[in-house]
Parts: sequence; C-alpha cells; structure tokens
Amino acid sequence: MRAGLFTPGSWLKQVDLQDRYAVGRAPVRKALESLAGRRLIRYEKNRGYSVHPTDNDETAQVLAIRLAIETGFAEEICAGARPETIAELRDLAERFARIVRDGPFEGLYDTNLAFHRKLLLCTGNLHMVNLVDDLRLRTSPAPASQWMDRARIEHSAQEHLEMVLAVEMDDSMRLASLMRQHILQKV
Amino acid sequence: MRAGLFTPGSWLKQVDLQDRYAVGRAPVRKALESLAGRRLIRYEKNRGYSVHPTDNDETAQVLAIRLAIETGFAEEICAGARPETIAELRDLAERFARIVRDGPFEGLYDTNLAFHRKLLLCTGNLHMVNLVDDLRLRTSPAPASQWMDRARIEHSAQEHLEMVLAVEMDDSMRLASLMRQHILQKV
DNA sequence: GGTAACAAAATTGGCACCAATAATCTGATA
DNA sequence: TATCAGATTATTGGTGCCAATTTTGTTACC
Repeated sequence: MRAGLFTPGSWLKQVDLQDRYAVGRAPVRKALESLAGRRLIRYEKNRGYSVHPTDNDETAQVLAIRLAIETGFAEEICAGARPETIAELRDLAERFARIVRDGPFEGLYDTNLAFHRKLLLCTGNLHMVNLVDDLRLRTSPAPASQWMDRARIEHSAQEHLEMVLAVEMDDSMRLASLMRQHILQKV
Repeated sequence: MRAGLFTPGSWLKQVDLQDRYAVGRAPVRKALESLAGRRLIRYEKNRGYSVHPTDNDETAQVLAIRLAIETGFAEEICAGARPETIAELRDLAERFARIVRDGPFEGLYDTNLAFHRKLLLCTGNLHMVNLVDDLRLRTSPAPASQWMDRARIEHSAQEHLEMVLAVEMDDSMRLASLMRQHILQKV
C-alpha cells in the first residue's frame, strides 16, 4: 500500500496475494485479518478485504486523532529530547530538505516518516509511536510526492527545521503549534 | 477478557476456544489475529496468543495516549453536544451514581463505558471513539469494581456529573481538566 | 537433591480440498 | 435495444489433516 501497489478502492484478493508473495492461503488470511484489525484495510463478509477508498470525512477524522495525539505529546517530546537525539533530528530534517532540493524523490516519504517517528520517540512511548504510524497510513497511504505540490513540500522541509529548533529551545507550545499546521497540511 | 474469563498472562489456546464457542479453528484464528492487530492480545510465533500481563510501564503509556486524545477532543465535545445528548449524558451519569449507591455492581462497568462513549461521540468522530475503546481495553481489561475502592468510585460518579455540567456550560477547559484527573485515576 | 538428555504430549502453522456466497456472463424476451 | 432470468465463473469461508515447534514428563546420571 505504501509503495502504491495496491490503490485505494481495490480488492486484495487472496489468490493474487498468495501468488505474488509465494505463500499459502493461511498466511495471507492471517496478514489480511491483522491489517483489518489495525483498520488499515476494510473487511466485508463474503466479499473480502479492500484498501480504503480514502473518504474525505474519514481522512478528516483520523487526521483529528493524529492532531490530538501528536500535539498532546509536544511537552513530553521537549522534556525527553536528549542532545544527541536533537542532532539526529536535525540530520533527518536536513536530509529531507536536501532531497526536496536535489532529489531523488524516492527517499522523501521514508525520510519524512523517519523524522516524525524519531520526534515522537523522544517521549519514550513506543505504543504511541506505533499507533501514530498506523493512523498515518490511514490518512495517506501513498507517498507524499504524489499528492503534494513542490511548494508545499518545501514548506514542510522548513517546518521540520523549525520543529527541531522548538525542541532545542524546549518550547513545547511552539512545537505543538508547528505540529498542528504541519499535520493539517497533510504531512 | 472484559468479563474476566481470560486473565492477564494466560494463553488463549485455539482448541480451548473452538470448544468453548463451538466453532472451527479458522474462525478462532481469525478472531485471534484480529485482536492481535488491535493490540488487545499479544502474539508469539509458534507459541500462540496470550492476554497481556498488564505491565505497569505499558499501562502508563497507553493511559498517556488516552489522555492526549480525550482531552484533545474536549473542545469538539463541547461544540458538538446537543441538548438532548446532554440530557442522555446526565441520565447515564446519574445511573452510574445510583448503582454506586444502591448496586447492583454488575452494571457499573458497562454504564461507565456507555457514559464515556456517548461523551466522546459528541464529536461525531466514530473512528476516535472506537480507538479509545480499544485503548481502554488495553489499560483496564477487568471491570472497575475489582481494582478500585468504594471511595474512588464515588469520586468518579461525582466527576461524571461535573463533566456533564462542564459540557452544558460549554467550558471545554474545565472539561479537559476533569477528564485529565478522571483518566489518571484509571476510570 | 539437582541437572541434563531424551521421549512423549500438546500446540501452533500450513496445505489441500470442498461448500457457500457473490460477481459475471449469456441468452431469451418484450 | 434494453432488461431480466438463469447458468457459469470467481472468490471467500470452513474443515480436516499433517508437519514443525514447543512444552511437558521421565529417566539416567553426577
């Protein structure tokens, strides 16, 4: 799904999957049911599993959840960020900006993910990080470069750097504010 | 798990489950994998599925997530609460208080759940409500009466009523504050 | 008494097959 | 030509069986 192989609205047919990944039906069903439990795909009895057609209303609701969680942890992020972690964050933010400038754009999505993941990991709350990862997949299954224009991506890169600064200055209010606009712009 | 049939730390053996619920292995495995995907039970390869032994650290982390989400939605709760919904909320809060006073305590946990569910439903964000339901199961799988003393439960009942008041007065700050202490007291 | 190696039982993991349901195609009819 | 009924195909849902792994129990040995 993240790689764009399975587009929203398409059915994840069990025979296709077992052929593609060279496994039996049982492992396929297990994986599908697990993903359904995480709400990353939808299930209908006797019809099977499908990738969410990204409904606008649902996207907004999941985005609101991410907003509440991520901004709600801004304080803990600032409190838990150690100097070497901040350095790594700056590294990732700069790498993101460099990719935006020079390419190649293949790594953009993953770098963005790594940055946000490390940022949230400052809290030490792994359960929250995993949960937000899932929520992120529910809002934007496809890589960023596909659904954002260049200006917006550049703005995102700038915001990343400002977030690092906010963490460094232990300004959780500013961090929360930055996260808010960052998330609402769908990154 | 909610009924206390499966205690923390115990293994959910597939043969036991298929006997207990008179179904085959496939539906059992499907249910288990779905629950594992929702992180309500844990899975280990070649060992099977087990109920989380409620680790203190994990409980604290999941509680922190609930705190961020629920308080983060306080504003939307106040904004979305219609008069008849507030009346229903007051009903549930009073029913909870009545059960605390007169019993029977069997309905306490469900009434508490219904109250919080309806409160969060004011936002219209069903995805958030379902998510919080799961998170709640991850923090307190057993009914409240088992792990709280009477004084604390009475206090909870009081807080429920105050929450309704806060919603009625459209005081989202007060509501968030009440939710904070309510959640941190593990209800 | 305690430990290690070995055997037996229990449990999960996966596969092949068949039934049940849904989707699709075909053809007759107005 | 459009539509509806029936037949065909495709897909999911479930069961039974067996292999792989883990757990438990037993016995010999220090």
